[in-house]
Amino acid sequence: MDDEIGKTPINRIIDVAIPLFAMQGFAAVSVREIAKAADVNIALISYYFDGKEKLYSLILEKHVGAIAEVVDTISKKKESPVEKIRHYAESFVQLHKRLPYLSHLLYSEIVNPTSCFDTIVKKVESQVSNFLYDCINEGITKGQLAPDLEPGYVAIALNSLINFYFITRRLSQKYLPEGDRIEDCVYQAVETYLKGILNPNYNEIKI
Amino acid sequence: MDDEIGKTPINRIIDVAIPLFAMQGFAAVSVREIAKAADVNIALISYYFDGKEKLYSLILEKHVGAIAEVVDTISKKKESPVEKIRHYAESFVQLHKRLPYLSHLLYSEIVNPTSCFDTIVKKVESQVSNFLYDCINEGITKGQLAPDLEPGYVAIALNSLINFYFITRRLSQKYLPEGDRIEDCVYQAVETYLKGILNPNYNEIKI
DNA sequence: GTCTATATTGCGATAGAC
DNA sequence: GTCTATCGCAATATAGAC
Repeated sequence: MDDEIGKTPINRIIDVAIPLFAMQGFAAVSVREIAKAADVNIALISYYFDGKEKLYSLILEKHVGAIAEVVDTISKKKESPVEKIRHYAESFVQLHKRLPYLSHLLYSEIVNPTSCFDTIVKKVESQVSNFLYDCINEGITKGQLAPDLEPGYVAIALNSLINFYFITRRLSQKYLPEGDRIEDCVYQAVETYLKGILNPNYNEIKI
Repeated sequence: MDDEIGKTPINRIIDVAIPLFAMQGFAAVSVREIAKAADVNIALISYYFDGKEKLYSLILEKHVGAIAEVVDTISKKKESPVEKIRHYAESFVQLHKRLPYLSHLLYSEIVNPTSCFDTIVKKVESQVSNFLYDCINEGITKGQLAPDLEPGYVAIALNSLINFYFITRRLSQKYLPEGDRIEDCVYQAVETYLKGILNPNYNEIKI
């Protein structure tokens, strides 16, 4: 079931609503537009999801919830701080393959917050920030990272390098090499930045 | 003239519309909301600006046009590629002080494009990308940057580090040091990243 | 479960009074 | 230049037929 022709209306609605919300933002998308794209009657969106906002929050929650899971999993691993950061970048890229509109949905909310921001996004956002912040602090304490780093600044920079590619990809096409893979740009950016914050006096060892 | 109490309606409208459009996005802002915030009659927005979309495009154009000027100026300078990149980061921070909603307006359009994207944003965006791309290529050719860099990737990373702080600042407050200055985070991020792409065999000299 | 028809609200824009 | 009043439209949502 749920193949392209056999999808239930409820699945078709969700599937077309994700890219619409992600690419245009909540306010710019109408339920008429969603219903037309999903080839269902307008009334079904209220019937199944109890309105446009609930449909949106359902989609948003599902997407950002996946980030929360990833951060939760990595936090518990016995890895060095730098390995955790690499691990997070890798997991985020993998997540993007399963949820290609994740970064767009998330940054729609971050740039132009809706009423869902406080209830859905804030928690995950601070979870990610805390995770990175802790990794950096631990890295400094253990001598793996340079001692004079400002953890807040480094966390912002890492987050930017991990997310930015997904947001700007459609604009950057002509500057990217043939056969560009999503992974390469993100990993290279993170690796280059890490090179700049590693403690030069520390021989990196997995802890 | 144009002090807080003596402003003309036309200036009050622009001044309140900028943060509203920047923080909520074009679609989520109504002319009623703008009129109320500016304490002017709704009809004046159509009278002065010929409608909501024209008001928005006027504001957007003014903001992204400032980026175009900066890039244009730096492109003509006789500086080394790396100096140009640093110069661009500095100019962008200065620009932000004059136009605090610049990044938000720009990234509202990049994440959730409106009809103004093709007419106003696209040109500047590719101007910036070209500028960074050329700097990196020139840096590689002249041996100042590592020879195995992928210029497209590096351009994306640099752009992300320069813009991201302004977009996420309100979320990152509690992770930032006391007395945080806008400059510090951006400069440190760019400098750290540059450290990772400089040619290790090259003794950096201004050209 | 799905549809039509409609209720209701809010939108952007403007004609015309002042 | 500014305001009131209103037009026409599109929005979300829902009652009720099938």
